[in-house]
Amino acid sequence: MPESRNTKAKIRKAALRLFAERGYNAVSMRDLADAVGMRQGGLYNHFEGKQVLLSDLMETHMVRLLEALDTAMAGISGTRARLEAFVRHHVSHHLNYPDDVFLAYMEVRSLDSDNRARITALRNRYEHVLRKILEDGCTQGLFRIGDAAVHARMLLAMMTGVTVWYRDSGRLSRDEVVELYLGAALQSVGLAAVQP
Amino acid sequence: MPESRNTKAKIRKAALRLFAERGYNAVSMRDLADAVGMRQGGLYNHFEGKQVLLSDLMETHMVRLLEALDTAMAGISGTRARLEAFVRHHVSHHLNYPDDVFLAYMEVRSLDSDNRARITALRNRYEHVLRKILEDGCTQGLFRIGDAAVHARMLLAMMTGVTVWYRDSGRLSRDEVVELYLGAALQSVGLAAVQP
DNA sequence: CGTATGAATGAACAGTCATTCACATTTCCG
DNA sequence: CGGAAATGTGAATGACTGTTCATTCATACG
Repeated sequence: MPESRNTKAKIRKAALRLFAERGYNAVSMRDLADAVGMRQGGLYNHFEGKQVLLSDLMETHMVRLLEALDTAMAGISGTRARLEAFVRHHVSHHLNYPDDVFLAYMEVRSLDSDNRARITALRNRYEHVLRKILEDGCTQGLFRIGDAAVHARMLLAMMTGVTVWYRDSGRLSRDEVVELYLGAALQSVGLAAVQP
Repeated sequence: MPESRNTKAKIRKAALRLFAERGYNAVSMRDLADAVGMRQGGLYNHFEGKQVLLSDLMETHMVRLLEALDTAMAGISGTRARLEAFVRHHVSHHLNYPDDVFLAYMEVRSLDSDNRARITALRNRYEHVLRKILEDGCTQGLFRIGDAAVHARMLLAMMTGVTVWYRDSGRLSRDEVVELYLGAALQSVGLAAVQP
């Protein structure tokens, strides 16, 4: 099975790129096969079908995102520090995996209901971590926000949007962008950007 | 031409709903005709084709969005007041036209290049208004933000995201949601939510 | 050497796609 | 009322869809 895993990885990579760029429904198996450099029929030696390929890509992304979150939050205590860790993790991860993030966001509706339920459950687990931080900050009187659940969605939308415009060829480095988002996030909850 | 405009409006309405719900590529002309209560052939008496229908819907939305912005900003002076007006306008408009907004955001890539250029130009005009407000606030020393251009994109992503989760059947009214977003936006630029 | 295995092909399958068109039907207006 | 214009129908178009499959090929193993 030497070349097998290699081909499988190439298919996944090309599919991620094409799905993110044109949309799941706008990419045919022929397009995908062309991008990999093979004929359509061969794809089915590696994946059961198009739908499985999509949900596979999404699940891989969500699992990796959650694992990266665990790593980033490990050992961090204190509500403010946890918020900072979350923001830094979220923005930098999204800068490192723009296609994965974009796909997971745009193509949820292209999943059949079983796969959608699984992916959505993972997403909810992720969002819950941020909501918990915001709720803690509220009960501690540390944050000044109107509604923790709504504010969590606001911050997630704000941060996830970085994939829409950021390009490595632009004037800002990834680290600079992370710090910009961190400053905005902290101020949005009523904290000064710089430690007092 | 009495029934004509009626049918045309019904087609637009149904297309907006379906495209927003399932995605442009996942909706066939048969689906659309079924939703309107006619057969696919008849659609072509009202629209030249599917692509024209899509760009038509998007352009209508963008023009209406820009007009509503003009109205909302008319006569408003003062950087803080202009920011407040922009945020209130943006969030409430997005709550009132969720399908239009969602479609315009998700299906830009389904436009052919000519149409995409036209729609993108309109969007840039819109975003420029917010960026100008933020730049003014920076030069006046009123706002405390790292980068006006980036902050404009952060706020737009944050506010536009309201369409993803808000439902009229939820616990919050539209006005309450608008005020929550206003508070977060003001704090994000370093202003207190309540007038000092 | 023979044979089992994984991988790729290219043709074929049954559907669906957007679009067109000759033809009915309905509606409007003089 | 009469004719013309607008509107809808249903079938047909050729291209494209995801998927299947018999076949071929190259390599690995006993």
